[in-house]
Amino acid sequence: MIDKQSPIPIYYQLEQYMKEKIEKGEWQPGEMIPSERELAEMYDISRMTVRQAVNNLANDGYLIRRRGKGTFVAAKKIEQPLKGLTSFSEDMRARGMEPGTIVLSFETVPASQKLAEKLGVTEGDDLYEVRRLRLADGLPMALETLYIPVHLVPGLTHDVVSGSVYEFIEKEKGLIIGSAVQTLEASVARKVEAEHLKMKEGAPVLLLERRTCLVDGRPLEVVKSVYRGDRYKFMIEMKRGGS
Amino acid sequence: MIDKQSPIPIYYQLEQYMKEKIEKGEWQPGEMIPSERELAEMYDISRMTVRQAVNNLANDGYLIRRRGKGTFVAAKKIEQPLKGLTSFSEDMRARGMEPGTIVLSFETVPASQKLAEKLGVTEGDDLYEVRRLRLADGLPMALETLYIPVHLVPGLTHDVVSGSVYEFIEKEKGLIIGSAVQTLEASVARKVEAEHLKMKEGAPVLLLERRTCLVDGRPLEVVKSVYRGDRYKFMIEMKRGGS
DNA sequence: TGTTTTAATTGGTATAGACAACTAGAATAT
DNA sequence: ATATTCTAGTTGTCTATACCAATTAAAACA
Repeated sequence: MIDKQSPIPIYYQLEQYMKEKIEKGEWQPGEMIPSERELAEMYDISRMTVRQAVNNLANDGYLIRRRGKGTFVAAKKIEQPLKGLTSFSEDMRARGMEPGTIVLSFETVPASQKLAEKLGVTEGDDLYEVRRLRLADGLPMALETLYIPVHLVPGLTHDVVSGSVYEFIEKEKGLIIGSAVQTLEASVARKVEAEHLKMKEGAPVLLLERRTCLVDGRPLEVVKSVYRGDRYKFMIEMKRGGS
Repeated sequence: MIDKQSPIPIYYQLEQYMKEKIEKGEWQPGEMIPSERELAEMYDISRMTVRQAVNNLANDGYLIRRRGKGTFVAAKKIEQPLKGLTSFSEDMRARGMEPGTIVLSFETVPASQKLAEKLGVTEGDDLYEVRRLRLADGLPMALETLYIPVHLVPGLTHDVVSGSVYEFIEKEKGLIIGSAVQTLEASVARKVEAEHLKMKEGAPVLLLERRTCLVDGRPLEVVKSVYRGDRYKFMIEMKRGGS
């Protein structure tokens, strides 16, 4: 299986070999793969070499590593490699600004009829409701309200929501985000929004609503954001492909 | 700079330190950073630890490694491609409404400095300027101003612009549209816009600017649109792919 | 003067080993 | 029964070393 004399690097041979196992379904999504030490012994190579192979596959989204538990096969990928899912923090940093967050509230609420429909739960089910003020270079940029079904991400804490929720969901929970539908519309700031965003009532704002789903299709969250119209421009790049 | 006693991993400390240098511009794009061996000696850490930091930044697109040459600061990131190139007509039909067009003006104007830059022509070059009121089910939806270099699409007529310009460009001229960059921002209607769109001055509007390029990369057109904030919602769908 | 060789420097691959942080279950004490 | 502690197994971090492969520039040579 592994040819040490080959000019092809060992880590790369192992990487391809494991990738094949995943793509052929020999290793099923969610299944734990042999531990690093096992793999190292199995092929009589160094554990660090194994790590290089595993790390590459983890970076590519094929595997998910969990300290103390093991390494697991990730859920299947979606065919079309279309990126563009960015968090507020990434977005701001890409614009050359330093992102910040102030958590305004964090509680559990019963799902309204509308939210239940969007999140694929039954009315009255528990949802986390997080309201955050997002800052850019210390100045208010957006007011954000986020809803996540409790049963999907149990253990969400005030600490977590003051940082990156996506990171928590992906790294700690091992859930993989697959797609999102986003709508943008223009509106004017209402009183509460104006107060938080430090702008005049009636000033233009950009309303953004995003519904994020996991790779298996289950809705994960609904985020409603109010961006300052004078400070925020939404940009997208489109390329014509097939279909 | 590096605190070996800190619970924060050394590679991570180094990673953040280097990232900061890049983001602050202390290390300029294209510049070569110290070699791995130099960094290792500089901070009295192992070269493998340096490699972990450098690799992470390289994977994130901050650095570019070149065997035998060195490691260099990457140019700034490019936006990710998204699908969704649609014309106003397609967009409206997809929403179940009948599109319509009223041509307000159609003339040839010299390129301003800003437009010339966006369209890759020299200041003063001839541009078509088309102003159209776009209707949905007979009601005003958007006010649109469109600029196209004359030399790219000679023979554009009033008749053509009262229909689909894209269709003319693709079918009659044989030019193929490849990509577009679009920005959206919230604003309020000014007097003339309010009059055409039949809304009150100061009502919310969505400003949309799109620059379209041909497959060979030449800029084709710049469109600036003002959409009624109460009637129009912009929607995009994003999917995450791998690698 | 032009060409080839050599040496030095760079990142790339690989090893062996050590300890830390974390997890889950087993063993133990209360 | 119920906590508590222990233990084995996992990934994470880090070191020190060695050699390979690509590149470049200086040195040697024709």
